[in-house]
Amino acid sequence: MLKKERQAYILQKINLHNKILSGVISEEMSVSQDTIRRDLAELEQVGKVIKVHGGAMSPSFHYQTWSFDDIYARDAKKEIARKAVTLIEDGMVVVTTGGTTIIELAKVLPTNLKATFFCGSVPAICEYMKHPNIEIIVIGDKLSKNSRITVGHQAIEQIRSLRADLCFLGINAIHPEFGVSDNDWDVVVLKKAMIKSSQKVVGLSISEKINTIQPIQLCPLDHINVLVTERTPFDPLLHDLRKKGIQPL
Amino acid sequence: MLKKERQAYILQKINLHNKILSGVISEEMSVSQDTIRRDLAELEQVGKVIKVHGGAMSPSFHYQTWSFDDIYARDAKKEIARKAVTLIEDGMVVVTTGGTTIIELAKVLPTNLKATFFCGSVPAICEYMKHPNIEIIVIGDKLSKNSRITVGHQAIEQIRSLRADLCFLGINAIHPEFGVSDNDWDVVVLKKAMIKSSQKVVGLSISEKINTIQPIQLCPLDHINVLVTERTPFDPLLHDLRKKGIQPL
DNA sequence: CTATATAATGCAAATAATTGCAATATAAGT
DNA sequence: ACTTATATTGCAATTATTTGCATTATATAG
Repeated sequence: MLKKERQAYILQKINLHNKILSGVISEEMSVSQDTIRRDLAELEQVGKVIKVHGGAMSPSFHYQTWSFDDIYARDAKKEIARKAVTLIEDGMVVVTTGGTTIIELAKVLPTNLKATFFCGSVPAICEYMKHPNIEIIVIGDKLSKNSRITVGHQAIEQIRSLRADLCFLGINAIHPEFGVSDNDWDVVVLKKAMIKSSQKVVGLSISEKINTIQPIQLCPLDHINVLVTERTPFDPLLHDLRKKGIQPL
Repeated sequence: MLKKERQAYILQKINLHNKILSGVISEEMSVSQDTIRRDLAELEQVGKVIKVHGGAMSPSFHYQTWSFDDIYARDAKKEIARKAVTLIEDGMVVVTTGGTTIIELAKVLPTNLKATFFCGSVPAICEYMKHPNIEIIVIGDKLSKNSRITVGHQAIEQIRSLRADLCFLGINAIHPEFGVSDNDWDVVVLKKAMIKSSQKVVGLSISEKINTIQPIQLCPLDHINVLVTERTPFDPLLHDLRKKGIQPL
């Protein structure tokens, strides 16, 4: 077998699986690992692969995973925000959680929209502040450094004494069986209160989080009225959720 | 599993959920926590994550910066902040108003200072958030767009139920006869409550505001214990105020 | 303060990479 | 075809990396 053939084979494998192990390839082609390593060295010179301990990876994969300068899946979140914002009508009282998706929502609010927003997330509030016609009610309490959102009894009380038309819920994990789940107890308690205080609950979730589970259950699926993702409403990924009564947007 | 794969997985998790716990990840991938910690250390080196006790979080969460570019008399305010910060001791409960001087104060807080800050000013809270050891209690209520501070009955109630060691008061006008005055009714009510709830009241004011009057009286001079300006304590400008019992710093 | 959990450090075992060297294969020129 | 020069390959010894464990230090929570 010629060297070029071998290298072509290696490239094909890498394009297929994004990575290879020197050991596996050397066995598959019954040559020594040294040979494979030398091939990889050459291919790296030309920029076709990236060598790592134990094998090599696709440079595109490498690039992809290592160059988030920005918010993860920002485009998807922008798309979600664009769709979600259509649900807000003038004069509504809206309560929102925090999270990067909510921030994108805050950024695309129409400037002429007149509404009242209840929110305990500092970054979200900062965005809301930029809109001239929006009234902001800050939910006050201890500020959780992790989530940059206020949590605690006082916050819960404040939410309880509120009847919102709409609740925008940043969703961390949603699953057809286990419903909506999250990983921070304080935040879960807060979100529960928000759901209870709202007529209509809108979940915002990038599709990646669909069919995933987090340690703490927030609510069963039927508490969520509308789920906004970057996919179209009839995407097969949403099929199970739609069957369970979720209305995708 | 390759090291880079693991790190890519960690990054994805962090981008999805904003934080991870070393223990959880190490179980998910069945490697030791040491390995995860070392991965996190590497990722931190490259600035991809921020290590915290027990795991790591997304850096975009940590370094959200605010640019208040055109602050009037910033140098004077910086000097005031430097002096004022010496009054805070470990373990104190501090309540502060908003305003650019308070923001400068927030910026010069020693990183090792452990204290609790009550505050309703969004920009100030953003600054406080950058300090790892400070506990922040957000005073919640309607957000005044002008002053970017929460005002209203709920805020007053929250302040009333509080006993602070120290109150840092951004001062808009101070006069030997008319005392401290301001121009926003909501803010005045709020500051009054803060004064009442604090052992010691520290006014922060650039010298330019000394001997000026604003429409609404906030309090007589004797409610202010210490006045911090950019001048030295024995500056002639402060003479009248000192004679009235104010202690300049 | 005390108890518990987490972090940092040094060490040892396992695995992988590198290098020099010898054997073999390939190519080129006569 | 024969010889020589060059390239490729496998092997062994050396070196570097990675990983887990034990120990000690540090931080967090009650």
